[in-house]
Amino acid sequence: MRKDVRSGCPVNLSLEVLGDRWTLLVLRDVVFVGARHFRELLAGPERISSNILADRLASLVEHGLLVRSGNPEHRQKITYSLTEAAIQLVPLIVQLGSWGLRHLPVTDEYAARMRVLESGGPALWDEFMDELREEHIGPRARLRPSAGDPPVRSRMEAARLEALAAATG
Amino acid sequence: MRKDVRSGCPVNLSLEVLGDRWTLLVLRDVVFVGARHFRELLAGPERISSNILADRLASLVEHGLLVRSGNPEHRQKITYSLTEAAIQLVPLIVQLGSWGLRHLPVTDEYAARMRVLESGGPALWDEFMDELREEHIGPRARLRPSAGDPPVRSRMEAARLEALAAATG
DNA sequence: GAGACTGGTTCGGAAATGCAACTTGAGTAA
DNA sequence: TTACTCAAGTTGCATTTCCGAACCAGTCTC
Repeated sequence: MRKDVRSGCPVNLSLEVLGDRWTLLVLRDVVFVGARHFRELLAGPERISSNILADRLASLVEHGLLVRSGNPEHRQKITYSLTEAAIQLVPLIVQLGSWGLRHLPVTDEYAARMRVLESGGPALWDEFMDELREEHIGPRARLRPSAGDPPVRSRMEAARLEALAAATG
Repeated sequence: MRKDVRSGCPVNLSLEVLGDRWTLLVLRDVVFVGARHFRELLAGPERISSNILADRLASLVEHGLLVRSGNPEHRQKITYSLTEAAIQLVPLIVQLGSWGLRHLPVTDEYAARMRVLESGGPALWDEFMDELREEHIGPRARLRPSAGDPPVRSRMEAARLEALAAATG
Protein backbone atom coordinates (compact mmCIF):
# COMPACT_ATOMS: atom_id res chain seq x y z
CA MET A 1 0.00 0.00 0.00
CA ARG A 2 1.70 3.13 -1.16
CA LYS A 3 1.27 6.47 0.57
CA ASP A 4 3.01 9.17 -1.44
CA VAL A 5 0.98 11.21 -3.88
CA ARG A 6 2.66 11.61 -7.23
CA SER A 7 0.62 14.56 -8.49
CA GLY A 8 -2.65 16.38 -7.91
CA CYS A 9 -4.05 15.35 -11.28
CA PRO A 10 -7.49 13.77 -10.88
CA VAL A 11 -6.62 10.91 -13.23
CA ASN A 12 -3.50 10.17 -11.25
CA LEU A 13 -5.21 10.36 -7.88
CA SER A 14 -7.92 7.98 -9.04
CA LEU A 15 -5.27 5.59 -10.30
CA GLU A 16 -3.49 5.68 -6.97
CA VAL A 17 -6.66 4.27 -5.43
CA LEU A 18 -7.94 2.05 -8.24
CA GLY A 19 -4.94 1.41 -10.47
CA ASP A 20 -4.08 -2.23 -10.04
CA ARG A 21 -5.29 -5.54 -11.35
CA TRP A 22 -7.61 -6.48 -8.51
CA THR A 23 -9.29 -3.50 -6.84
CA LEU A 24 -11.86 -2.88 -9.56
CA LEU A 25 -12.54 -6.61 -9.90
CA VAL A 26 -13.48 -6.77 -6.23
CA LEU A 27 -15.83 -3.82 -6.73
CA ARG A 28 -17.23 -5.41 -9.88
CA ASP A 29 -18.23 -8.50 -7.87
CA VAL A 30 -19.87 -6.42 -5.17
CA VAL A 31 -21.67 -4.23 -7.70
CA PHE A 32 -22.64 -6.64 -10.48
CA VAL A 33 -22.82 -9.97 -8.69
CA GLY A 34 -24.00 -8.75 -5.30
CA ALA A 35 -21.14 -10.38 -3.38
CA ARG A 36 -20.97 -9.06 0.16
CA HIS A 37 -18.82 -11.62 2.02
CA PHE A 38 -15.20 -12.73 1.93
CA ARG A 39 -15.93 -16.23 0.65
CA GLU A 40 -18.25 -14.94 -2.07
CA LEU A 41 -15.58 -12.58 -3.31
CA LEU A 42 -13.00 -15.36 -3.17
CA ALA A 43 -15.18 -17.40 -5.53
CA GLY A 44 -15.05 -14.91 -8.42
CA PRO A 45 -13.98 -16.19 -11.85
CA GLU A 46 -10.42 -14.85 -11.60
CA ARG A 47 -9.56 -16.83 -8.47
CA ILE A 48 -8.10 -14.07 -6.39
CA SER A 49 -6.04 -15.47 -3.54
CA SER A 50 -7.16 -14.85 0.00
CA ASN A 51 -4.22 -12.69 1.08
CA ILE A 52 -4.65 -10.36 -1.90
CA LEU A 53 -8.38 -10.15 -1.28
CA ALA A 54 -7.86 -9.33 2.40
CA ASP A 55 -5.36 -6.66 1.41
CA ARG A 56 -7.66 -5.07 -1.17
CA LEU A 57 -10.67 -5.10 1.14
CA ALA A 58 -8.61 -3.30 3.77
CA SER A 59 -7.47 -0.77 1.20
CA LEU A 60 -11.01 -0.17 -0.05
CA VAL A 61 -12.25 0.34 3.49
CA GLU A 62 -9.35 2.68 4.21
CA HIS A 63 -10.13 4.74 1.12
CA GLY A 64 -13.80 4.96 2.02
CA LEU A 65 -15.16 2.82 -0.80
CA LEU A 66 -16.40 -0.02 1.38
CA VAL A 67 -17.77 -0.25 4.89
CA ARG A 68 -17.06 -3.34 6.96
CA SER A 69 -19.74 -4.41 9.41
CA GLY A 70 -20.32 -7.40 11.65
CA ASN A 71 -23.57 -9.20 12.26
CA PRO A 72 -24.82 -9.50 15.85
CA GLU A 73 -26.61 -12.81 15.17
CA HIS A 74 -23.75 -14.48 13.39
CA ARG A 75 -20.69 -13.05 14.97
CA GLN A 76 -18.12 -14.31 12.49
CA LYS A 77 -20.10 -13.11 9.48
CA ILE A 78 -18.67 -9.88 8.08
CA THR A 79 -20.58 -7.83 5.52
CA TYR A 80 -19.04 -5.32 3.15
CA SER A 81 -21.19 -2.47 1.88
CA LEU A 82 -20.59 0.07 -0.87
CA THR A 83 -20.34 3.72 0.01
CA GLU A 84 -21.69 6.53 -2.16
CA ALA A 85 -18.18 7.10 -3.54
CA ALA A 86 -18.00 3.48 -4.69
CA ILE A 87 -21.47 3.59 -6.20
CA GLN A 88 -20.34 6.56 -8.25
CA LEU A 89 -17.78 4.26 -9.85
CA VAL A 90 -20.53 2.41 -11.71
CA PRO A 91 -20.18 4.52 -14.88
CA LEU A 92 -16.43 3.94 -14.82
CA ILE A 93 -16.76 0.17 -14.46
CA VAL A 94 -19.34 0.13 -17.24
CA GLN A 95 -17.01 2.12 -19.49
CA LEU A 96 -14.23 -0.31 -18.72
CA GLY A 97 -16.43 -3.27 -19.59
CA SER A 98 -17.90 -1.60 -22.62
CA TRP A 99 -14.45 -0.85 -24.02
CA GLY A 100 -13.37 -4.44 -23.37
CA LEU A 101 -16.46 -5.65 -25.18
CA ARG A 102 -15.50 -3.68 -28.26
CA HIS A 103 -11.78 -4.36 -28.33
CA LEU A 104 -10.94 -7.58 -26.51
CA PRO A 105 -11.87 -11.25 -26.88
CA VAL A 106 -14.68 -11.36 -24.35
CA THR A 107 -16.55 -14.56 -23.48
CA ASP A 108 -20.24 -14.64 -24.55
CA GLU A 109 -21.49 -15.35 -21.06
CA TYR A 110 -19.93 -12.21 -19.60
CA ALA A 111 -20.57 -10.15 -22.71
CA ALA A 112 -24.33 -10.61 -22.33
CA ARG A 113 -24.29 -9.16 -18.85
CA MET A 114 -22.36 -6.09 -19.95
CA ARG A 115 -24.52 -5.54 -23.01
CA VAL A 116 -27.57 -5.03 -20.81
CA LEU A 117 -25.88 -2.11 -19.11
CA GLU A 118 -24.38 -0.77 -22.30
CA SER A 119 -27.65 -0.72 -24.21
CA GLY A 120 -29.56 0.77 -21.31
CA GLY A 121 -27.33 3.84 -21.40
CA PRO A 122 -26.80 6.36 -18.59
CA ALA A 123 -30.47 6.26 -17.58
CA LEU A 124 -30.15 2.60 -16.70
CA TRP A 125 -26.88 3.19 -14.85
CA ASP A 126 -28.64 5.81 -12.74
CA GLU A 127 -31.39 3.37 -11.92
CA PHE A 128 -28.83 0.71 -11.06
CA MET A 129 -26.95 3.14 -8.84
CA ASP A 130 -30.16 3.92 -7.01
CA GLU A 131 -30.78 0.22 -6.46
CA LEU A 132 -27.29 -0.06 -5.03
CA ARG A 133 -27.94 2.90 -2.72
CA GLU A 134 -31.06 1.22 -1.46
CA GLU A 135 -29.27 -2.09 -0.96
CA HIS A 136 -26.04 -0.83 0.58
CA ILE A 137 -26.82 2.47 2.27
CA GLY A 138 -30.55 2.24 3.04
CA PRO A 139 -33.99 2.59 1.47
CA ARG A 140 -33.90 6.33 2.12
CA ALA A 141 -30.74 6.77 0.07
CA ARG A 142 -32.48 6.56 -3.30
CA LEU A 143 -32.39 9.75 -5.34
CA ARG A 144 -35.63 8.98 -7.17
CA PRO A 145 -38.43 6.46 -6.73
CA SER A 146 -38.11 3.07 -8.36
CA ALA A 147 -39.89 2.63 -11.69
CA GLY A 148 -40.99 -0.81 -10.52
CA ASP A 149 -39.10 -2.66 -13.25
CA PRO A 150 -37.19 -5.80 -12.29
CA PRO A 151 -33.85 -4.90 -10.67
CA VAL A 152 -31.03 -4.24 -13.09
CA ARG A 153 -28.85 -6.94 -11.58
CA SER A 154 -31.50 -9.59 -12.15
CA ARG A 155 -31.86 -8.45 -15.76
CA MET A 156 -28.10 -8.82 -16.17
CA GLU A 157 -28.22 -12.26 -14.61
CA ALA A 158 -31.08 -13.33 -16.89
CA ALA A 159 -29.09 -12.24 -19.94
CA ARG A 160 -26.06 -14.14 -18.67
CA LEU A 161 -28.01 -17.36 -18.17
CA GLU A 162 -29.58 -17.01 -21.58
CA ALA A 163 -26.16 -16.67 -23.21
CA LEU A 164 -24.93 -19.63 -21.20
CA ALA A 165 -27.88 -21.74 -22.36
CA ALA A 166 -27.34 -20.68 -25.98
CA ALA A 167 -23.71 -21.73 -25.76
CA THR A 168 -24.43 -25.10 -24.14
CA GLY A 169 -27.54 -26.08 -26.06
CA MET B 1 4.19 -8.39 -19.47
CA ARG B 2 1.76 -11.10 -18.55
CA LYS B 3 0.22 -13.46 -21.10
CA ASP B 4 -2.31 -15.65 -19.34
CA VAL B 5 -5.93 -14.55 -19.32
CA ARG B 6 -7.64 -14.86 -15.97
CA SER B 7 -11.21 -14.76 -17.26
CA GLY B 8 -13.24 -13.68 -20.27
CA CYS B 9 -15.02 -10.95 -18.34
CA PRO B 10 -14.80 -7.64 -20.20
CA VAL B 11 -13.87 -5.74 -17.04
CA ASN B 12 -11.09 -8.21 -16.32
CA LEU B 13 -9.75 -8.19 -19.88
CA SER B 14 -9.65 -4.41 -19.91
CA LEU B 15 -7.81 -4.44 -16.60
CA GLU B 16 -5.26 -6.87 -17.97
CA VAL B 17 -4.37 -4.21 -20.54
CA LEU B 18 -4.92 -1.01 -18.54
CA GLY B 19 -4.82 -2.09 -14.91
CA ASP B 20 -1.67 -0.59 -13.49
CA ARG B 21 -0.49 2.75 -12.17
CA TRP B 22 1.14 4.06 -15.34
CA THR B 23 -0.54 2.90 -18.55
CA LEU B 24 -3.49 5.27 -18.35
CA LEU B 25 -1.23 8.13 -17.29
CA VAL B 26 0.80 7.70 -20.47
CA LEU B 27 -2.39 7.76 -22.50
CA ARG B 28 -3.62 10.78 -20.57
CA ASP B 29 -0.52 12.72 -21.60
CA VAL B 30 -0.91 11.74 -25.24
CA VAL B 31 -4.63 12.55 -25.23
CA PHE B 32 -4.89 15.63 -23.01
CA VAL B 33 -1.45 17.19 -23.32
CA GLY B 34 -0.66 16.19 -26.89
CA ALA B 35 2.62 14.47 -25.99
CA ARG B 36 3.87 12.37 -28.89
CA HIS B 37 7.55 11.77 -28.08
CA PHE B 38 9.49 9.84 -25.46
CA ARG B 39 11.02 12.88 -23.79
CA GLU B 40 7.69 14.71 -23.69
CA LEU B 41 6.07 11.77 -21.94
CA LEU B 42 8.99 11.54 -19.56
CA ALA B 43 8.32 15.15 -18.51
CA GLY B 44 4.80 14.51 -17.17
CA PRO B 45 4.00 15.66 -13.62
CA GLU B 46 4.35 12.17 -12.09
CA ARG B 47 7.97 11.74 -13.18
CA ILE B 48 7.70 8.31 -14.69
CA SER B 49 11.10 6.71 -15.03
CA SER B 50 12.42 5.97 -18.46
CA ASN B 51 12.48 2.19 -18.15
CA ILE B 52 8.84 2.08 -17.07
CA LEU B 53 7.88 4.43 -19.86
CA ALA B 54 9.72 2.32 -22.44
CA ASP B 55 7.99 -0.78 -21.08
CA ARG B 56 4.53 0.77 -21.14
CA LEU B 57 4.97 2.20 -24.63
CA ALA B 58 5.98 -1.25 -25.88
CA SER B 59 2.95 -2.76 -24.17
CA LEU B 60 0.60 -0.16 -25.62
CA VAL B 61 2.00 -0.75 -29.09
CA GLU B 62 1.69 -4.50 -28.62
CA HIS B 63 -1.94 -4.16 -27.55
CA GLY B 64 -2.74 -1.94 -30.49
CA LEU B 65 -3.37 1.28 -28.57
CA LEU B 66 -0.41 3.19 -29.96
CA VAL B 67 1.45 3.14 -33.26
CA ARG B 68 5.17 3.82 -33.29
CA SER B 69 6.57 5.60 -36.33
CA GLY B 70 9.92 7.06 -37.31
CA ASN B 71 10.59 10.29 -39.13
CA PRO B 72 12.66 10.17 -42.33
CA GLU B 73 14.03 13.71 -41.80
CA HIS B 74 15.05 13.22 -38.19
CA ARG B 75 16.12 9.66 -37.92
CA GLN B 76 16.18 9.41 -34.13
CA LYS B 77 12.80 11.08 -33.71
CA ILE B 78 10.04 8.57 -32.93
CA THR B 79 6.38 9.57 -32.92
CA TYR B 80 3.64 7.71 -31.09
CA SER B 81 0.09 7.96 -32.42
CA LEU B 82 -3.21 6.90 -30.91
CA THR B 83 -5.23 4.19 -32.60
CA GLU B 84 -9.02 4.18 -32.77
CA ALA B 85 -9.11 1.76 -29.83
CA ALA B 86 -7.13 4.19 -27.69
CA ILE B 87 -9.28 7.15 -28.76
CA GLN B 88 -12.30 5.19 -27.55
CA LEU B 89 -10.76 5.27 -24.08
CA VAL B 90 -11.47 9.00 -23.81
CA PRO B 91 -14.80 8.51 -21.99
CA LEU B 92 -13.10 6.13 -19.57
CA ILE B 93 -10.28 8.55 -18.78
CA VAL B 94 -12.80 11.34 -18.33
CA GLN B 95 -14.83 9.18 -15.93
CA LEU B 96 -11.68 8.41 -14.00
CA GLY B 97 -10.80 12.08 -13.75
CA SER B 98 -14.34 13.11 -12.98
CA TRP B 99 -14.57 10.64 -10.13
CA GLY B 100 -11.23 11.83 -8.78
CA LEU B 101 -12.48 15.38 -8.94
CA ARG B 102 -15.46 14.52 -6.76
CA HIS B 103 -13.76 12.27 -4.23
CA LEU B 104 -10.06 13.03 -4.00
CA PRO B 105 -7.95 16.06 -3.08
CA VAL B 106 -7.28 17.32 -6.58
CA THR B 107 -5.08 20.34 -7.30
CA ASP B 108 -6.90 23.39 -8.74
CA GLU B 109 -4.69 23.58 -11.78
CA TYR B 110 -5.53 20.06 -12.93
CA ALA B 111 -9.12 20.28 -11.76
CA ALA B 112 -9.80 23.16 -14.15
CA ARG B 113 -8.72 21.08 -17.11
CA MET B 114 -10.95 18.20 -16.18
CA ARG B 115 -13.94 20.42 -15.45
CA VAL B 116 -13.97 21.60 -19.05
CA LEU B 117 -14.48 18.04 -20.22
CA GLU B 118 -16.89 17.19 -17.45
CA SER B 119 -19.18 20.14 -18.05
CA GLY B 120 -19.11 19.68 -21.82
CA GLY B 121 -20.64 16.22 -21.42
CA PRO B 122 -20.58 13.40 -23.95
CA ALA B 123 -21.09 15.76 -26.88
CA LEU B 124 -17.82 17.48 -26.10
CA TRP B 125 -16.04 14.14 -25.65
CA ASP B 126 -17.22 13.13 -29.11
CA GLU B 127 -15.88 16.34 -30.56
CA PHE B 128 -12.59 15.80 -28.76
CA MET B 129 -12.37 12.24 -30.02
CA ASP B 130 -12.88 13.49 -33.55
CA GLU B 131 -10.09 16.01 -33.09
CA LEU B 132 -7.85 13.18 -31.93
CA ARG B 133 -8.79 11.09 -34.97
CA GLU B 134 -7.86 13.95 -37.23
CA GLU B 135 -4.57 14.51 -35.42
CA HIS B 136 -3.48 10.90 -34.97
CA ILE B 137 -5.09 8.89 -37.75
CA GLY B 138 -5.68 11.46 -40.49
CA PRO B 139 -8.03 14.26 -41.57
CA ARG B 140 -10.32 11.70 -43.21
CA ALA B 141 -10.83 9.83 -39.96
CA ARG B 142 -13.31 12.33 -38.51
CA LEU B 143 -16.82 11.00 -38.03
CA ARG B 144 -18.45 14.41 -38.41
CA PRO B 145 -17.29 17.83 -39.62
CA SER B 146 -15.72 20.20 -37.13
CA ALA B 147 -18.02 22.86 -35.68
CA GLY B 148 -15.21 25.37 -36.03
CA ASP B 149 -14.90 26.02 -32.30
CA PRO B 150 -11.41 26.21 -30.78
CA PRO B 151 -9.97 22.73 -30.23
CA VAL B 152 -10.99 21.09 -26.99
CA ARG B 153 -7.39 20.66 -25.87
CA SER B 154 -6.70 24.37 -26.19
CA ARG B 155 -9.83 25.13 -24.18
CA MET B 156 -8.58 22.78 -21.48
CA GLU B 157 -5.20 24.43 -21.54
CA ALA B 158 -6.76 27.90 -21.28
CA ALA B 159 -8.75 26.81 -18.23
CA ARG B 160 -5.61 25.36 -16.68
CA LEU B 161 -3.62 28.56 -17.17
CA GLU B 162 -6.47 30.61 -15.77
CA ALA B 163 -6.58 28.46 -12.64
CA LEU B 164 -2.82 28.71 -12.35
CA ALA B 165 -2.98 32.52 -12.60
CA ALA B 166 -5.77 32.68 -10.00
CA ALA B 167 -3.70 30.58 -7.62
CA THR B 168 -0.56 32.66 -8.07
CA GLY B 169 -2.47 35.89 -7.59
C1' DG C 1 34.77 17.55 -33.25
C1' DA C 2 32.22 19.21 -28.88
C1' DG C 3 28.05 19.27 -26.95
C1' DA C 4 23.42 18.45 -26.69
C1' DC C 5 19.42 15.82 -27.77
C1' DT C 6 17.19 11.49 -29.32
C1' DG C 7 15.04 7.05 -27.59
C1' DG C 8 16.04 4.13 -25.02
C1' DT C 9 19.10 -0.12 -21.56
C1' DT C 10 21.11 -1.98 -17.50
C1' DC C 11 21.40 -2.80 -12.77
C1' DG C 12 20.06 -3.84 -8.19
C1' DG C 13 17.02 -3.16 -4.41
C1' DA C 14 12.17 -2.81 -2.97
C1' DA C 15 7.60 -3.96 -3.36
C1' DA C 16 3.75 -6.62 -5.04
C1' DT C 17 1.96 -11.09 -6.37
C1' DG C 18 0.47 -15.57 -5.66
C1' DC C 19 0.25 -20.45 -3.98
C1' DA C 20 -0.39 -23.35 -0.12
C1' DA C 21 -0.82 -24.26 4.39
C1' DC C 22 -2.33 -22.72 8.72
C1' DT C 23 -5.20 -20.21 12.43
C1' DT C 24 -8.89 -18.47 15.22
C1' DG C 25 -13.34 -18.21 16.60
C1' DA C 26 -18.35 -19.29 16.12
C1' DG C 27 -22.27 -22.21 14.97
C1' DT C 28 -24.11 -27.06 14.67
C1' DA C 29 -25.23 -31.86 15.08
C1' DA C 30 -24.67 -36.32 17.91
C1' DT D 1 -18.41 -32.38 24.99
C1' DT D 2 -16.64 -33.82 21.19
C1' DA D 3 -16.21 -33.52 16.68
C1' DC D 4 -17.22 -31.12 12.30
C1' DT D 5 -17.88 -27.32 9.48
C1' DC D 6 -17.65 -22.76 8.00
C1' DA D 7 -16.28 -17.76 8.10
C1' DA D 8 -12.67 -14.59 7.82
C1' DG D 9 -8.74 -14.06 7.48
C1' DT D 10 -2.75 -14.97 8.51
C1' DT D 11 1.68 -16.60 7.66
C1' DG D 12 5.63 -18.19 5.03
C1' DC D 13 8.06 -18.24 1.11
C1' DA D 14 9.22 -18.22 -3.85
C1' DT D 15 8.46 -15.62 -7.97
C1' DT D 16 7.46 -11.58 -10.55
C1' DT D 17 7.10 -6.89 -11.28
C1' DC D 18 8.21 -2.21 -10.25
C1' DC D 19 11.02 1.55 -10.33
C1' DG D 20 15.04 5.07 -9.27
C1' DA D 21 19.58 6.05 -10.83
C1' DA D 22 22.95 5.70 -13.84
C1' DC D 23 24.39 4.79 -18.19
C1' DC D 24 24.56 4.31 -23.47
C1' DA D 25 24.56 4.60 -28.52
C1' DG D 26 23.20 6.91 -32.31
C1' DT D 27 21.86 11.61 -34.62
C1' DC D 28 21.86 16.65 -35.24
C1' DT D 29 23.73 21.24 -34.52
C1' DC D 30 27.23 24.35 -34.33
